[in-house]
Amino acid sequence: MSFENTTLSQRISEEIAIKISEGALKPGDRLLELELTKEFGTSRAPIREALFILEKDGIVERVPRKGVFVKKRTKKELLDLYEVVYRLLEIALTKLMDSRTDEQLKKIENLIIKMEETLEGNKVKQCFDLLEELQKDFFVFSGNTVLEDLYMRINGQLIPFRYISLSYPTSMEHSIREYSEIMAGLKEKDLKNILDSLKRKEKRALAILEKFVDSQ
Amino acid sequence: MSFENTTLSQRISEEIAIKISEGALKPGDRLLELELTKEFGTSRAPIREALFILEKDGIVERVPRKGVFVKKRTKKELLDLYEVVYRLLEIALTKLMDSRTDEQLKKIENLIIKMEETLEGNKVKQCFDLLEELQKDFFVFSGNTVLEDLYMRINGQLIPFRYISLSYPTSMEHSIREYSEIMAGLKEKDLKNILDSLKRKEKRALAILEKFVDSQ
DNA sequence: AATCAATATATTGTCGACAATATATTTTTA
DNA sequence: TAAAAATATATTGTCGACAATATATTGATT
Repeated sequence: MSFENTTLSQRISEEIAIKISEGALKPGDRLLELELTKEFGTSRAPIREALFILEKDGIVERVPRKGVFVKKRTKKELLDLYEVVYRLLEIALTKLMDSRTDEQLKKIENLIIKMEETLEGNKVKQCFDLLEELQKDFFVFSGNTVLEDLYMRINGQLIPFRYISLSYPTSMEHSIREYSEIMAGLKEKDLKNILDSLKRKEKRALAILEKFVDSQ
Repeated sequence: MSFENTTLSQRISEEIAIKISEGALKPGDRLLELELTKEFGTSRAPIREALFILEKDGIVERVPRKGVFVKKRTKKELLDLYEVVYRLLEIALTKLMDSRTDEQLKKIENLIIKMEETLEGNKVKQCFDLLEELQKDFFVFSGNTVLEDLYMRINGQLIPFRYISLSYPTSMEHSIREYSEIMAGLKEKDLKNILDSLKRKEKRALAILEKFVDSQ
């Protein structure tokens, strides 16, 4: 039971993360070590370490002597999470505008085109993944790895709530348009345009979140 | 060997973190599990978990099958770290300016006064701790717990480099002055003033960092 | 019947040992 | 002697078992 350069704990944590992102495990659900040992056919040691990794990623919450649970978020916390994501995006895009290379713009442009294609083909999940890649690229290209890590962390915490976005597929059209605008702004180094588009996107995201949470 | 509501792993991780912040363990140093078991008189299990906690806090880096090391940072990464801290401060202060209460201002004012006292008494370390408390309060008072967590995380990553700041005690005078300016800006809701003071503080911090890293 | 205490069960926390891997040392070979 | 191979040692990764704690169940008391 050992191959590649990853450790058992890492692989287990990734599998659990996927389950959570797919909604098989929902916020508040408990993660029982014994159950997981049976599921993965290992002892508890790597399971426990996998849970620590997931805790590091902010997906899961450990209550000492009580157990580990998929992290629950109040409405306020979700709003806070979104607010931070958009503030970080502002930072990344501001930096990116100054430093962007032609290759980077090309890569972003291609992603947008691909997104349009997947959306026409009704491949919502795929489109969403591209959208996440695009957003990640903003941070990768920003050139500040600490900022990138921070974004990955925050975005990781939204994994248990992916289905919110996925259940509003019409919003993706808007997202694509807004990203196109941002792309144009990057090209022309028009910061005001970039930030305005981003603000619109944020407002729409918050509106969806409101609608979703109220219907809970 | 069990009391309080904390777990062994947590307490061990805190003790190790203190050692790192005191410089007893320096960036790049390896953390050997066996050594730590002897030091803390436990088995390896809680040690390993303590190391996972420290990894979560970004203080320590785990290389699979190689070991765990106090996180090393390149000059670029330190600059990135500082940049992010200041961008986060901008966000927190912008929010705080709108929402601040009189009690909050009072608390901040008191901290500044205490800082001045400790500095006169040449209690550099104590002054630095107050400075950190003040900075943390900016985020606590911002009302966005996600932002607060993010700051704590980033600031935690600077723990192995605390001695940089501590070895430039004259800089604290400047810091206190700049915080006073920020305080005034918060009182009068003068965002431009706040951000300008912050920018000055950032420039000074970067200059010190440059000087420090070059002398390495 | 409801509340509390006592007991039983389930679950997490810790332990010591072995397995797998990486590092250091010695031996072999050219 | 230098490089490569073989061996030995050190270290991390995983395991199964026991200890401590939390939760659920049962029984006692009113």
